[in-house]
Amino acid sequence: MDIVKTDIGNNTKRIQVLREALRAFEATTARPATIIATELRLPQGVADAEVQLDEGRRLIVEIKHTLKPTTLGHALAQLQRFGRPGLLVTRYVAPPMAERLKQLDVPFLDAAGNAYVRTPRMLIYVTGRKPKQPAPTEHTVRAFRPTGLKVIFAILCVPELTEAPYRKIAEEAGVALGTVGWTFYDLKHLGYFRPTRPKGGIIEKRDQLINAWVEAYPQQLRPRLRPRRFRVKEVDWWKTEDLTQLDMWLGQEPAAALLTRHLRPEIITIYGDTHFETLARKIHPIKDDHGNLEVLQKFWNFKPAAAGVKDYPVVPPLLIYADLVATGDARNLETAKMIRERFLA
DNA sequence: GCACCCCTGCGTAACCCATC
DNA sequence: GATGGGTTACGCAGGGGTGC
Repeated sequence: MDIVKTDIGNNTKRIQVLREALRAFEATTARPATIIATELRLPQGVADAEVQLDEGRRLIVEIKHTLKPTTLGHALAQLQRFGRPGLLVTRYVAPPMAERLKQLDVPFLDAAGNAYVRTPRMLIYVTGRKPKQPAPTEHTVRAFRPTGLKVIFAILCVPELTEAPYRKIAEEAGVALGTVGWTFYDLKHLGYFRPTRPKGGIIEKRDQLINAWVEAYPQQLRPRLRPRRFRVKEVDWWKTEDLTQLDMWLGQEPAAALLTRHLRPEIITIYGDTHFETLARKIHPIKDDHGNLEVLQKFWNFKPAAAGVKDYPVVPPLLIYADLVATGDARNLETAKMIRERFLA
């Protein structure tokens, strides 16, 4: 493995994963792998690295410490934003995940030697190799635990809150006062928040903070929102029901459809279940784990900005984006990209 | 398989500090 | 001194691990 140019900076751990994966690739396939550059600055953002496999064309690299079904969508969205051939690199890809990536035609390498790479010159698919050592248990900072994610969500959606008293933030985010202090402590240490005066400050590296939130949300917070699925016979019921009165907010596909006109929603996602019984009396939902209606608890207390949609209560674009990306569906990823460019840039 | 124990996450509320 | 706001100790709940 040759390294042509490198600017590792504070990205050491990720580069270490990349090096291990390239070494494993060389050992498994007896083909050369070269790091061309790390932290590559492109018009669309900063790519983790650029590599060349078997002297073929160069690939933009997205490095993920861990790759799970819930984070796959986000990883793909990250990779696709550069509009160039990409490569996912991670510590370990289990066989089911490897099969899924192959089906999606997403090239990947892991540190155990598993790989899927397809070019005009070669096709490599290695799966079933075990990781050399079990993944160490990772300590998740409190900011990226469920309640911390609520605080981050609040300040990303309502940036003025970074100037507000902790009690106000706690109220708007729906968390205890103590949680706010811990969250800001973590955000400061991670470089996402810079105090500019004794009380208050500004969000730094907003793009990266959004990425971190989008990655953590489906793992940490979403499962705690009591997601439930139902089947509803009528398709467009959500267009006529007055959801605002029921404190219900459209998310994911219907929200994306209203914002972009790029999607026909198949699953209607709703945040806010306190008045679900009232709605149920009208639309007669039947419990079904694969149904076309998903209901989750609402986890914020602030009033989301309208985001250009009249007459419909729609969750903040950040949540729409996170939910779409978590599905990993190609069409949803395309729509997510549009939402990010239009509403989160 | 069950019961118990321990650890972690999180909310509550008391306490402390700064400002007016 | 009153009030507003941040910090932190403490206790509860739930989940995971361990022993029987």
